[in-house]
Amino acid sequence: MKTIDILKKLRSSRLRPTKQRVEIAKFLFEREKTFHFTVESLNKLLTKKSNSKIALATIYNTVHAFKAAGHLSEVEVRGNKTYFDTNVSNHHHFYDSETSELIDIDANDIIIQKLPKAPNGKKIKNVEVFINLKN
Amino acid sequence: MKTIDILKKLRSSRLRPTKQRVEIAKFLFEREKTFHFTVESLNKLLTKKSNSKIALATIYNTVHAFKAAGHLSEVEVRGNKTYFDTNVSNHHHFYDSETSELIDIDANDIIIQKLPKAPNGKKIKNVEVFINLKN
DNA sequence: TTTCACTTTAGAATAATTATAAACTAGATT
DNA sequence: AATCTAGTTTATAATTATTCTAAAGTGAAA
Repeated sequence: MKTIDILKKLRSSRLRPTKQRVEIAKFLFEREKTFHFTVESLNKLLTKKSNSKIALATIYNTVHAFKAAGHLSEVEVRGNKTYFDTNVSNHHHFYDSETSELIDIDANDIIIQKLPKAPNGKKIKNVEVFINLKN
Repeated sequence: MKTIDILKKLRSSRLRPTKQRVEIAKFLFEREKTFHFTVESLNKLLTKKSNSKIALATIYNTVHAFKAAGHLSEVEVRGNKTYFDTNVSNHHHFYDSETSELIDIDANDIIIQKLPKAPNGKKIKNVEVFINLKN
């Protein structure tokens, strides 16, 4: 994703393209593959990459703002880790607890034949399939 | 589940049936339906029920010991809540974020027709389906 | 360029969980 | 039954993840 598109992405979601947001957005979205990270890991990677330190609170704010705008999705796994995913399309996940690694699964690679009805008065918002791995 | 069975359950998993463990186990397992709870909610319920206060750390220890012994399973949902489930059979969940309520889905009520292959060198440990609800 | 609502920031506050170390106890040993 | 000991509980401290606060900074509209 190009810098100009990053700026568009921010503006289109009413997020002022501040220095910090642009830096974080470039880091997250200027890549081919989808990227999974925690706030902690993102903070470390950003610190390593550039010499300008972004406050941890800003990283929290920004990641949540991106999530609210639909630019990131959130995935939770065993052990209280919260990952964010630059892939916001409908998809599923492998989780390798040995390496704490999340791997995307395309929505088309899982077909569910039978699904229960939602409880009375409720509707199904979405279905997440989580495949835990072992060696 | 009867008290004598609770004692058996504890002994069979090499957990000494201390006063606290028996009290917690009776509270959790002497019921018909499966029960979902967080450590916090369990603590409140136990405090309300009996007048003998069990230390919060003991509740953490005990719940994790029960989980390690296979008497409880753990379910994580959006928003960093960790629920425990007295139903340890293979099953799935509805999650109602309006009410923060978890509802069990029998394993037979979901049939998955197509599943991706596990990444190289890995095997599938288990598949969890999580159905998020809306109104 | 001035203005102001939105942002960032450092640090404090909060919440959930785990660690610590002393006191306690179930159950084996005597 | 009294003694012993590894396992357990407890209060409290420590840790970790996240959010709050309020002051300083800044994009962009006028």
